Amino acid sequence: METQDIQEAQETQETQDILEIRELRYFTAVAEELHFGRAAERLGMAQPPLSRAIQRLERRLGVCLLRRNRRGVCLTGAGEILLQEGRAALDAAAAAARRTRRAGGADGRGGPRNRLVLAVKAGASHELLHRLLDAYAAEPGAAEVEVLPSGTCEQEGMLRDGRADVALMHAPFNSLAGFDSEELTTEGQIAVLPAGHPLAARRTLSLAEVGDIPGLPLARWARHGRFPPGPGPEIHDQTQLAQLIALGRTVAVFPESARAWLWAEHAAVPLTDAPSVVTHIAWPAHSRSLALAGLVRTATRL
Amino acid sequence: METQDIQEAQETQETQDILEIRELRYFTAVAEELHFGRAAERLGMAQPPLSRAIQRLERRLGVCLLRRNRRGVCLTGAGEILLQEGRAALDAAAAAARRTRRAGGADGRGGPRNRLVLAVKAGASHELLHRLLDAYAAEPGAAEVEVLPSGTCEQEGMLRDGRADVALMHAPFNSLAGFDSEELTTEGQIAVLPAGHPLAARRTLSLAEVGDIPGLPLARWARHGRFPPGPGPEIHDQTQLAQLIALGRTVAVFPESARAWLWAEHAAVPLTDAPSVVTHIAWPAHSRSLALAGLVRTATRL
DNA sequence: CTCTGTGATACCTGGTGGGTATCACCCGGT
DNA sequence: ACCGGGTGATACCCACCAGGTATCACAGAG
Repeated sequence: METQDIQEAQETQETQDILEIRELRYFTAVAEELHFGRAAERLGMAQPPLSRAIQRLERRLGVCLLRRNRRGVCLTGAGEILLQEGRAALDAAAAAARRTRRAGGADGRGGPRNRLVLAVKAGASHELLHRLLDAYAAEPGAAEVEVLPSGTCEQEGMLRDGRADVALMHAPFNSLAGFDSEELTTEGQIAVLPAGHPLAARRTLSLAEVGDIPGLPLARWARHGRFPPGPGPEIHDQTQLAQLIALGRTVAVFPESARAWLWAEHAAVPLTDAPSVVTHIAWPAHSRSLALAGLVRTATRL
Repeated sequence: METQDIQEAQETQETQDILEIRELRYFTAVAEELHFGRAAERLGMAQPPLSRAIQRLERRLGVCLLRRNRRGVCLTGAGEILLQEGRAALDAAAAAARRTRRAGGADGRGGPRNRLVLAVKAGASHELLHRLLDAYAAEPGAAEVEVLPSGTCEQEGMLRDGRADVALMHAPFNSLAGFDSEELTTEGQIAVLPAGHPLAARRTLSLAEVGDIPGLPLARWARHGRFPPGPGPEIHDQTQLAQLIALGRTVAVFPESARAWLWAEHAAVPLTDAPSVVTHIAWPAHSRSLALAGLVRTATRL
């Protein structure tokens, strides 16, 4: 009877101290691996305490998160929700730690932080970035700006988990969901071909034409860690892609500003029907930093 | 020498398991109270362990968060950052717990959750809300929608900490920052006066005229828990305001849809220069729920 | 110069996070 | 049908740390 009361009290307790960050890390590890052993290994711990921690979490939430099958485990509906929401919470906590550390710097004094980390897709918007940094540096009281090159579409994660304070993003490739942003520039897209290819002489091309060139498959970029299916080569960095195009092995589609880094062996042909690429400056919606506001103001005035 | 190494190892450890939710709760309590004793009381614990916890947190982050003065404490720059980011992380964690519990329901099975909590400013957009609920209920496979009336401008917090899954918001009163949203309706604003007042006979009014009526000060609503300065009465709920207007003690400005709940003793006069009120449906940017998508689709089709 | 109120320190205790060893179970192979 | 490998769960133990109580150090007000 008494244990019953205790259990009920636990189940109905306020949704405050129910979820610890450590537990979220444990759960996401298990939910991603779908295997207690591997998850424990990834977490650098033994399997039994991990099992217990998950059990305790389920008991406290009063919800079944995992369905234990004979062969591994699978997520319940509630488990999928917790995985999704938990990742957001983990990002938020990591962001809090990182940004606090950065703000503290050497002494923890220093008022509002005077340093900004700007995430940019490596190699993209060179020209714009250059103008922005120059213009901002000329502002009175400008903060120091650290430019952090990021992988394809990784700026979102960097903004979410605090590795960056502000980012240049490219719609429609990046999702602006959950961030505040200002539009900066709009540009068309071009097909980048080997200079000697017959199509390189064309004044314009369509997406359909580029996607179906005999012997010249479209290059495949990783999006969120996954490569789209297709015959083309899997691209990891820009230099590799540039070389493969120059060698006549592939073709790729880029915003017009990519002309800046083309080689002599490359040819660029405007695309008529590719969606426009809109460059935004984006930042976490709750940001209140003066330095950030200054950078954004400078960017929109360029 | 060895302790030095240990300290450095702690300071440079990954920004992963550095921040626990419990510590964030402690810190925000202290940062809000600016007083260890009161904060400890609010947290339901003794003061010494709280002091130690904050010290440990500062040591782990390698950052000074609070400046201890003889009389109370004050925040450092890093402390302000942590307060701001920490609140976001606390909200995210609370949201994860709440939404998981809701998704779990009785058995934890049930696939994707089939229940939505919709936050609405109490009394606002009655007509729209009614049509939305009716239309959505008629959809095949519609989830159960729980309507959660919220205080003035409180929908944002409810969405952030998981008390609600989706909300009707009213720009420019609510900030849509950090959420995904779709625009639903736009409406002008009206001044609501006592029926007998001379100005009630006017066809239109301007904001300046309404703000400066002799003997009839503008009512003041709480925004984020604070009342704007001014001579008018402080308003807590709509009924109270309606009564004060009817009694000829105050005047207020509302979206046109407020006509729905006016009394016979009230008069409504359109405002010529008040900003339009745009009603949005908004939800957390990372939401992936099918039920939510259905509700949003229904709303935009109204 | 005390008295009051602040946060910090010392020290103790119980709960729990984590480890090792082992179990219970289901499956697949022979 | 039986056994072996691999799954997650259980039993048990230890160490650590979160939290409590008692007390200190210190500054300001009277």
